[in-house]
Amino acid sequence: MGASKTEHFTAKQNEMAAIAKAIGHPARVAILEYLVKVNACICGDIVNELPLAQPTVSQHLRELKNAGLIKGNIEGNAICYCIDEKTIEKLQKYFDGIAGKLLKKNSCC
Amino acid sequence: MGASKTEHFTAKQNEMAAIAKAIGHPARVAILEYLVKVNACICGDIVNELPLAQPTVSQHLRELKNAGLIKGNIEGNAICYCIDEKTIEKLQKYFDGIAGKLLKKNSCC
DNA sequence: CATCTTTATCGTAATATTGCAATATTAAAT
DNA sequence: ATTTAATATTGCAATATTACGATAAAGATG
Repeated sequence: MGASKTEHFTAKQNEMAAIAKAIGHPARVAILEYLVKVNACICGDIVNELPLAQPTVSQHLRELKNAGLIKGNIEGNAICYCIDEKTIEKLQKYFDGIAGKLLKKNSCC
Repeated sequence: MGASKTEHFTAKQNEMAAIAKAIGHPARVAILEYLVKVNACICGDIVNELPLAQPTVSQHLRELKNAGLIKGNIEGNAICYCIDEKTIEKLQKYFDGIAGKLLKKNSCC
C-alpha cells in the first residue's frame, strides 16, 4: 500500500489534510514565514534565505501553490510569490471552530 | 535523499511543521473531528467510525499523540483519547498571527 | 486460570516525499 | 541573435509514510 484512502473521507477533510500536509515541512513553514515578513513578494530571494538548492525550493513552492497557500505572479522573467490570505483565513476559521466547540464541553482526560 | 533537513530550521518552525504534518492526512483529520464531536473520549469506536483496520488507526493515533494533538488516558483495558486543547490553541494563535500581519500590509499579487 | 476485549507492535509491501545535479524554459539585457 | 538571469522540470537515490495481517500485551470477565 502506501497510498492514502482519500476516497473514504469528505471533501473538506481531504482539503484540510492537503493544506496541513503542505505546511508539514519546516522548509515550507520557513517559506511562509519569510513571505509574511517581507510583505513585498520576493521570489528567488527565498533560495538565498534557505539552506536548500534551487530545485528543492522550487518544488516546495509548487506544493505550497497547489495547496492554495501561496500565489505566484509572473513579473518579467521573475516570479512574485505571496501568501494567499483566503487559505490562511480558512485555517483560522477551522481551528477557531474546533477551539470553540471544545470550550463548550468539559475536557475529559 | 529523502530526509528533511530539520537542523537548518528553528525549533518553532520544526514544531509547527510537525503538528501540521500530523494533521496532514484525511484519516487523522477525521479522527480529530470525531473526537471534537463525541466530546466524551471514545477510544476504539474510532476504528468502527473509520474505513481503516485497527492497526492503521492505532498508528494514526500515535502520530497525533506524538504531535501533541491528542492525549490518551488508560481506563481499564481501554484507552480514552481526547484532543489536547493546548495544541489547538497554538495553531489558533499561529494563524491568527499570520492573518494579523497580512492585514497590516497590502497584498501584492 | 482461561478467555475475551482492547490496544499496541512487528514485519512487510506499495507508494510518497525529499533533495539535488543536470537540463530545459522563458524573458530580459546586451 | 547571444548572453544572462530566474524558475521549472526531469531523473534518480535515499528515506518516510501508509496500510494491514499476524501477533503480542494487559486488563476485564466468566
